Amino acid sequence: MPVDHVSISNLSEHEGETVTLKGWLYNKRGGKGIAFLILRDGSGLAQCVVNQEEVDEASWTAASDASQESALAIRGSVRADERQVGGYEVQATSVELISKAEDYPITPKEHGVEFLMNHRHLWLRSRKQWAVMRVRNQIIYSMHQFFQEQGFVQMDAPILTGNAVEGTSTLFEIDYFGRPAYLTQSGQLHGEAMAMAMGKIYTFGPTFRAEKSKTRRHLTEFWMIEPEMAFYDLDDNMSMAEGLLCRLVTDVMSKCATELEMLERDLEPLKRVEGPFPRVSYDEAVDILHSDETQRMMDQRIESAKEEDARLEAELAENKKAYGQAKKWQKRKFDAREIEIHKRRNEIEEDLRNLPKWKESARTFEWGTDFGGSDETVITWHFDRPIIVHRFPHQFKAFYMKRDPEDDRLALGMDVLAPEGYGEIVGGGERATDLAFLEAQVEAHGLPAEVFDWYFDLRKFGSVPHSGFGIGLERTVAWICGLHHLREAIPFPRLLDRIHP
RNA sequence: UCCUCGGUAGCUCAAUGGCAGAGCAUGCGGCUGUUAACCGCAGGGUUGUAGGUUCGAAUCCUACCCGGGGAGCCA
Repeated sequence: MPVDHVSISNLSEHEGETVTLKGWLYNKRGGKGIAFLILRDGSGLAQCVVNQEEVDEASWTAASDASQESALAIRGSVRADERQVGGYEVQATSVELISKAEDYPITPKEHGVEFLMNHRHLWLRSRKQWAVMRVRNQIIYSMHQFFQEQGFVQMDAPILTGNAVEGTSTLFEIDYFGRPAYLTQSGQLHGEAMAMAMGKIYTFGPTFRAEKSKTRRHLTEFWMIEPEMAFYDLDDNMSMAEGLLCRLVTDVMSKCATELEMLERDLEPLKRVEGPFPRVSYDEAVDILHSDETQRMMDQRIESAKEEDARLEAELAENKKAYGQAKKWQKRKFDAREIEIHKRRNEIEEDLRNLPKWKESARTFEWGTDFGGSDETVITWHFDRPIIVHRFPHQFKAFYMKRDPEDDRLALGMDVLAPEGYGEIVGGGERATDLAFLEAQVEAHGLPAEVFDWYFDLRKFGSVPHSGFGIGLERTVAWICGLHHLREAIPFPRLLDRIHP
């Protein structure tokens, strides 16, 4: 632990003392004989005031020369100041320029997605990204706590696998000493083996999908947590997922209040995340899609989108009229607002293109098929908190799912759908226990039986009811943070056509 | 693979067939309490690439390249 400097996050413990801060220059303002250096050290931001008359010449030169993201060591006295970020300010007595930064590309102004993604290694230093990563960290920490407190053992499933588990999705193939191998798309089957050894386990690791999905809800590499519990049935499984999500949201709201504020996250939907989550069977979900209520809801959404568009158009025209006589700083505000309006109107335009299709898709939805992205979203619009959809037709579910003893057409699967359009963040179910059934399923799915020999052993030696689920870390982070896109929920996103930096 | 929107200064954008511009960033100057500080001056351009239409193209047409969003696909 370093003893020669303090963290900005700990400034409150040093009020009135003289301390040294080490970090990077976030932004600078100043006048003749005075400079305001906003220092960033990873734990927070702090304004350091450098008064030319109160520091030596070298310090003043260092403060004057320091450019954005230059590394600095600043010594000074700590005092409380409510106006400042973090509530404290440092009156500098000396400034040392550790390393001068040249032409930092990310300015404290607006940037486009492509530019920011190309500079992801630097973008991570920005306030919003800092907040997201802190929330991600809290979610990871809370997940471990949640499971560890209940006696789960964390175990790791292999990342390299010799076969495509479910046969359906596209995997990344690699050369494994001359043989084909694949990057895992799920640790679930190995998780079952580990649960039979330890009772309750969870895996925490990266997962890979080679699908050519180019949407805000997909990454090619993402992190998934997969608990697997022996002697847990579908209901137990749903309660476990519900308990986990409630814990995550509660912890983030209490421990990351500052971060959520920086992200301008609307807290109302998060406050409503309390058990019990509505349990909606697939049959009920289909009824919801077919309902008149859904049709009315879609019409209403189309109407309100049109109204909002008209409002924005009017505002745009009004701003244009006022623009001529506006002061310079007002003009800048108008410019910023204009960009915002354009962006929002593009979104609305897209909604207006999509909503009628979604409405039609809901009305004509056929029992026995899987929900499309829009169907999921439409279903969640009927509720004010996450919902659990369960008991799906087995056709589109994995071979290892247990059948519903009360209706053989159904598999005991469950998905948790997050509200606010975030969709599926958890997927899982109760696993089949009968060896003969599993062998038949493997054959019916056209999968090679020989690679499942070890999996079948789990049913030969003390087969028990068990279930589990997978929760996508980035989707959870994106939902809780209210992010527009999964790419901001992971430090270095891997997307179709993007593997750098 | 398909649909859709876009590519103009380092960055964000404007210029709707007629002189390529603004703000930010950078450099210099001014200002002793700034909060995306402010004020003044300066440098900065193969308008994604190739071709075509036109007296004249950032703007229209064709092809290609790159990116955003969506569909398909996807525990």
